[in-house]
Amino acid sequence: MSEADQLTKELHDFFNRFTSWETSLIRSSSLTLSESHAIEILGIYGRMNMKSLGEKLAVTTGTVTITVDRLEKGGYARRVTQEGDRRTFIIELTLSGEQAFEEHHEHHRRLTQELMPLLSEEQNLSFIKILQKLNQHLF
Amino acid sequence: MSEADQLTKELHDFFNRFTSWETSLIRSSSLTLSESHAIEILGIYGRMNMKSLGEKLAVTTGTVTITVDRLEKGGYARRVTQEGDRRTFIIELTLSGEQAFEEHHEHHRRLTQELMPLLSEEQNLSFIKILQKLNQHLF
DNA sequence: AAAGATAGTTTAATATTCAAACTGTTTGAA
DNA sequence: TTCAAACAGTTTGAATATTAAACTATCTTT
Repeated sequence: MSEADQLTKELHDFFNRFTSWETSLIRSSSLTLSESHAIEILGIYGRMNMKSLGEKLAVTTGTVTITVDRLEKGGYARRVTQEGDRRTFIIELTLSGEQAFEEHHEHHRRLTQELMPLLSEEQNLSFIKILQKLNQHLF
Repeated sequence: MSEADQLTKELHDFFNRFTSWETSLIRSSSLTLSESHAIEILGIYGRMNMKSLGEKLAVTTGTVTITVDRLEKGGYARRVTQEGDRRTFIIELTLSGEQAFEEHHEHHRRLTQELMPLLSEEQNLSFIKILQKLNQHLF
């Protein structure tokens, strides 16, 4: 098997395992999948308008409207009107939303703490560098 | 920021970008998200029973029933009865299902081909080793 | 100003999901 | 050996999630 094929396989496998882990985690919380995904995106990348949020979530703006309605109703996020362009809102997390994000993030921290001992010190540093590079230049 | 925090951040970011990419890819195909995920799992890990498929997909067996009904109706998979335990089925991809998986996998191959030039030869090898280790021991 | 583009919402239909009740099968303990 | 418990999968009823397409309101361009 070529190097490229090996990487494809391992990446695909890693992604599936991670998805399964993440989905189980969210389902065990009080938030729904779509609420949680939106909170994650807003937590990682910060406030953004409906359209950008839809792009990050890979859903249509119609879906975003419903998701954000739900988040507002639950007190996790708010629509903030913009000076200059009255068509757009900026969506931002409330304190409650930030807390939900932090709680979720804590599970990710714990996962990292399980992962790191599996690798050598050198590999951990290498892993960070690789991911930084890919996140910067891809997607 | 600690090494662990950096890794958490980059992993989380990578996962979100990958999810967004993957979701867009599936939505542009003729399969639905749940059908495609099931085909992916069966393609990567091979034939398995309903329960295992549910665990991999992180959904209940009730949901798996519906998903597999849909796959059978579309001709992508089949339930095979087992000797020895008449309660269980083994779900396997049909030729058509294998083709759908292959087509999807081709996109992953192309992604890998975009990724690899971003890293040094050494980093690519290291990345494969790291992912192998994590996939073997985690999740 | 009018026409076209853009951001977000609404609508109607379909897909996805769960929990809980259910059917049929296997296992294991008395 | 038998029957209660455990197990694999299905069904049901209700809630969520999603899209495409039509729509409203607001910019932008000509």
